[in-house]
Parts: sequence; C-alpha cells; structure tokens
Amino acid sequence: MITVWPVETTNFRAFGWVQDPSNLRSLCNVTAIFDESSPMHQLLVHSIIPELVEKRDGKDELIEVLNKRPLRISYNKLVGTAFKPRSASRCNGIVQATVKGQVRPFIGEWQADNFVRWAYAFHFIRYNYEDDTFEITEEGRELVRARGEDEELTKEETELLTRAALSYPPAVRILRLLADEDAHLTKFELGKQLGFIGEGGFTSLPQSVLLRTLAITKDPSDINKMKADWEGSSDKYARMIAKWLAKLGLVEAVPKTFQVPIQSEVYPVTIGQAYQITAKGYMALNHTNGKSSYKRLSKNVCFEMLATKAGDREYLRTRRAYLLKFISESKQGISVSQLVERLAKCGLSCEEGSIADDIKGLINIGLNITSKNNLYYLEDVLNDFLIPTARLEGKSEVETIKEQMRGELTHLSHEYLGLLDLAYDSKQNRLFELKTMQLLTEECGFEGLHLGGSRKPDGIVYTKDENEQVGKENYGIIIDTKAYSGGYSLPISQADEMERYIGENQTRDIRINPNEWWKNFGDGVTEYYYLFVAGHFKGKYQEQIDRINCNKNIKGAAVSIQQLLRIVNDYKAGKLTHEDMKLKIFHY
DNA sequence: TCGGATGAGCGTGGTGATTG
DNA sequence: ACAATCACCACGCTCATCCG
Repeated sequence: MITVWPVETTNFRAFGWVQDPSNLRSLCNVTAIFDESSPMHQLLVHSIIPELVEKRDGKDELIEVLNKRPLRISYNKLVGTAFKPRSASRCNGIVQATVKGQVRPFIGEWQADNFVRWAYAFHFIRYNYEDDTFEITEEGRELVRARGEDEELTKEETELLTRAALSYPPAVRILRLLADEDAHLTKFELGKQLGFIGEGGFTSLPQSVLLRTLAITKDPSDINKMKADWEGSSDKYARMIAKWLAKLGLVEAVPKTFQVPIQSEVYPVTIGQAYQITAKGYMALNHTNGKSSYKRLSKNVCFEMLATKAGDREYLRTRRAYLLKFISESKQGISVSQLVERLAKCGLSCEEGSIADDIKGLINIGLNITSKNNLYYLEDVLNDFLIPTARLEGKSEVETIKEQMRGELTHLSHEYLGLLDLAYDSKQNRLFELKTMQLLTEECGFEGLHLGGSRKPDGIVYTKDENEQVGKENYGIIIDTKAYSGGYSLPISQADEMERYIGENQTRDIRINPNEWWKNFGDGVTEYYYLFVAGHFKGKYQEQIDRINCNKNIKGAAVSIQQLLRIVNDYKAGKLTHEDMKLKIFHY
C-alpha cells in the first residue's frame, strides 16, 4: 500500500542509493546502534563515544540520545557534520564512531550517511518524517540477535542479509541482468542499466568510448588511473551492489577482456570489475521471482530513491511514486494515457513520453513491471511506503526542455537527454566529453575517438567510405566540448587553443607536438573542420569563430547540445547524410 | 584495487545592512 | 522608528570522481 501522507517538512533527504560502504559486519554494527541491549550499543555509550568525541563536538548529547527510551535517533546525531579541510575532521556522529575508517579511528560524515542509507534500504531501520529520526525494525532486531562470538558473519546473519538484499530492488536488478544467459558484465555495462539513466545522480561512463581511450593510452600510470578513477555514480552503485552480492555468494567477480579494434589494429583491454552470477545467485533470484516453492519476497521501495540529485528532484520523485502507486493498484493493467490522466488529477501534468521513460526507469531500479497490449502491470509486491506531500512546484526549465526533446528525439535513445544535464555541470566535463563522443561515433556513423590528456583536443571524428561511395570527400572534425553552468562564451584563450590544434593538424610536425594526436584521423580524410559543443553559447562567441575561420582558413562552428541532438536524430531518421550535416553545421 | 576520502556545487537559512 | 528586503556568508547535503 502506497500512502499519500501530508508532512510539514519540505526538506527531503536522499535515500535508497548507496555509494561507499560494503562491509557487511559494519552494517550489522550500525544496525546494532539502535538496539539498546546489543554489545555494540553498550560499547558506544561506555567507551567509544566518551573516548572518540570531544565535549565541544557534542559528546554528552550523543550519549544522551543513546540512553533515551524509546530509542529514536535523529539524522544529525547519527551522521554528524564535515570539517574543513576534511583532513582535520573530528568525530561528531554516532555512526561515524561505530565504523573504523581507513585513515582515522572513525569514518567521515558522508560515509556515515551512506551506512544509514544502507541500513534503511535494507529495512533494518525505519525513518520518521515528522522528526527526522530513525528507529530499529523487527528485521533489524533479528539481525542484531543473530550476531555470533567473533567478527565473521554467522549463517543466520548471512541469511538475513541475503533476504534484505533480495528485497532491495537495485540488487535484484543487478542479479537479473547477470542472470541472462552467459551474462558477464562490467560495472559500466551494469551501471548503464541501473537507475534513472541519463539523469543527474545516475551517471554511467560509455564503456565503448572508454575502451578505445584505454587502448590508445600508452603510459601505464595513466591507464591505472583511468581504470581506478573513471566511473560514474551508477557504475559505482553497481560496483558496490555487486560487491555485497559477491560477499553473500550470489555473484562472482571475474575480469573481462575486450578486443578493441582501432583503425587496422586490435588491442586487448581488460576491465577488472566484471561479474557473473553463481548457482546460489540463480536460486536466490528464483526466490525473489516467486518461481520456487518459497514465498515471494516483497520489495522495499522508498520515495527518495526515485530521484536523487537537486533540480526537479521532488517533482520527479512525486511523479514516479504516484506512477508506481497507480500501476500497483491496477491489477488488471493500466495504459499510459490513463496514467497521464490520473497524474493530472494529482496536479502533475506531463507528456506521455515522460511516462514511458519513467516506467523504463522504474524497471531499471529493479521493479518487475511488464506490459501486455499496451497495459502495464506490476509483478512485484511492494512493502508500504509514504509519498510525503509538501510543496509541489512545477517543472524547471531543464525538465521542460527535456520533455519537449523527448517528443523530438524519435530515433535516438532518450538516455542521451542526460547530455542536457551534463552540458551545464562543469564538474562532469569528462563525462560530457565521453558522452558526446559516444553520441557522434555510435549514433551518428562517424569514426572517431575521445582523446583526452594534455595537449590534445577532447576528441576527433571523421567520415569513412560512405562519402566516397557518393563521390564526396571524407572530412574530419576537431571537437572541443565545454560544460559550463551558465552557457559558454568561448573566451579568447580557448579559441586560441583551438587555433593551435588546427595549426598542428595542418603542419603535422612531430617536433611541434610529439603526441601526434592527428594520426587518429583516418587516411582518406582530405578536409577538416572544428566544432565547439556546449549547453548553449552566449556573448561574443561568434566573433571568435569568425576569427579562427579567418586566421586558419578553415570552417568551424559552435553548436548547442540541443541542436546536436536534433541533428543526430535526423541522421538516424535518415533525413540527413554526413554531407548534409557538414553543409548544415559549417556552411550555415 | 578496495573501501572509503575529498573538494566542490548548490541550496538554505541566519545575520547584519539597507531600503521604503 | 520599524518592518521588509537584500547582500553576504557559513553550513548542510550530495555528489562524482579520487586516492592511500
């Protein structure tokens, strides 16, 4: 039963997705905080907190809440706060004190937040909207009681943790993906199918582009860095969930090697974080699907997991929660148009395309939604959750643009709508580069590469063969992507940089740039262009473009991500050829 | 690599200053 | 004198890579 619940707060937290922790023993310990009879609780009250937390950081208050009955602990007391710089952090939260960190005897506030999320996602603790507190659930008490003498998990703990994992839809999602015949998937392959893909908070690196970048990178330390560091949030969620499942014996980590063809050579590239399901995993999955003689497990969903990042978070969460409510209540199935109608009655107007994408998203978070004759059915049993109704402001500009683009992108996967978020987030410039290159190479028939590294453009693409067949020249484009929050004005320094790349490509002298990035253009390419891609352009960008054109006798353009998406869509729809695109973009 | 660790963007709410 | 508004800033929340 999904209940609509009026609450005072307008400030909702992010629950349901867990980034950092993977130690199951620590999860048990965090749960034990909430059980006054547990050894962990006693230890916290009598030794850990008195020793670890200073008076000025709230030692007495933390002990006081632990001694209160009934035991309900507020988020603040559990998680504490961060210090600046973080290396000077002192312990000021109960969960911080409960887990040992890598460099300190306690963990940071962000890690503490994640442990709380984890315990909540597994339904070992419950959340009270009225006062922002948590308390233990019956499952939580069971888990605490199952504790054995030493650190190792007891059989009973493992069983309870497995049951909890199988009630957590994202974990089921990972298992389902791995349960396909012969599936052997990397964190990227899992990540791009997990959560509300293409939306802020659910980023995934395009593996195909990454593999090619890895293949052409020579320096081993660069390679290690890329392998260890380059991952999006969804990739990381997938990695962590797979890790939990591996520790529970449902999944096994097996590195996966790809043969990556570039021009005429093939390079082997291995991704270490890849997974396969085990026999035990298959059995567990049947358990959740209700196929076996076991009773089917019901799923824990919460309002907060339906969108995580700022922006239209509350709007999206509310829309998706209602969708889930309506589908779950329609045993005989419900159509998209009926859903639109029912949402409208709740004051949530939106297009049918958004509903279809939301349903895909709900499937991607691990819910078993099926469709037959254009009617949707929920095959899962959901545990109760609340839809807190507070402010219901309208959609923001970006969401409105996305909605409009959904209608326009008839031939292109809507996962690329995520580029609209990325284009305005400077923190994610690398993902914006990779994703843009993926758009051009995988969706738009160009050959090409993301280059990356210093003294190279962000990427290059070029045409091959196709143009020869119709008697046209092959052409190449030097690409520079710019993610800026308020639009991009193309400052002189950046224009100069592009001019330098154009010059390097014209002279092609190893003495001028020893990395010879231009070699990545194919052999038959005879004319060159350059392109800036950003969310949108502002200021005197056109003057800079004209200046480069004039200085280097070459044509270039600045194209917004919206325009680019439309162009790629038209290409896929067969309305534009590469030759048409060239004329449209560069000859205006 | 693993299992956190870190700096940062963004929003919010408090504070004192400024305005009507 | 006084309430309303504003500019500023510290702080909390939440990433998205980073890293010992």
